[in-house]
Amino acid sequence: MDIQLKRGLLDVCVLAAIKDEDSYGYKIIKDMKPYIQLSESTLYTILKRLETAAMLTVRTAEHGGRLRKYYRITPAGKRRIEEFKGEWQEMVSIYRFVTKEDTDE
Amino acid sequence: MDIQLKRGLLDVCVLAAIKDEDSYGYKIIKDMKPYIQLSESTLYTILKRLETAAMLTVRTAEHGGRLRKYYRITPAGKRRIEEFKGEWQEMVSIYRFVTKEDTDE
DNA sequence: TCGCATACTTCGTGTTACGATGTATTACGT
DNA sequence: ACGTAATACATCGTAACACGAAGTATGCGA
Repeated sequence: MDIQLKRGLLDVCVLAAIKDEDSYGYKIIKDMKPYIQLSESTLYTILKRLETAAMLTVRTAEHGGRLRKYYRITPAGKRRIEEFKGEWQEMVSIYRFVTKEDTDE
Repeated sequence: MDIQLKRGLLDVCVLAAIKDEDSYGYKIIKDMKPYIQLSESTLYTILKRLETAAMLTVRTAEHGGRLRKYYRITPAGKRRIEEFKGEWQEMVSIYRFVTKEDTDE
């Protein structure tokens, strides 16, 4: 999939990946993989950005003798997902503009 | 609309704006305005990029004593639009991932 | 013990959308 | 005649961003 097309989707996808239960980096990548692929460096950049924007909170916990960072969505993060639903409608209208046939043909 | 979300749409929108008949910068901006807004500097960057990618050709013509650059879509440009339709299906599946409700709620 | 999966981090780079600014001509109102 | 807006295209610098590459470290199975 085209990188540019992915850009607007990535942040909101990561939020969606943690919206039902807390998750951590590696798991987020695996959960998203069937829908959208991203590298580790990209994910951690996004997580940092979303944390700065207060759309998620981070908690470090031990798991199997190893440290994991668990991410939890905040109300602001959930609002972002709702906002995206509205933007999606705009996208749909753009899609129709792009694909609409000329009346002559 | 979120800038990131626009990114993947812009190129293909410009192609859509010229796909039925040749057009020029100012007109393209006005035609796209109801769906997606972009500045002149952005448009001319995109037009240059699409020309380099051989998705459109340019022709300079006089109009009302003033020079205008008319842009015409190429077969490669039309293929790009078709390709976008496929990518859109991926977008739809991502949208569903983002908005799907937890089965418990 | 060797390699693989897990898990997170940092750095440099190329693409890109945009605002600011500039140039020039036409059209229109007063 | 004169000023202002609209038309039309161009360039420059900047900041956001996704990514590959590389690094660090641990647990686990063959």
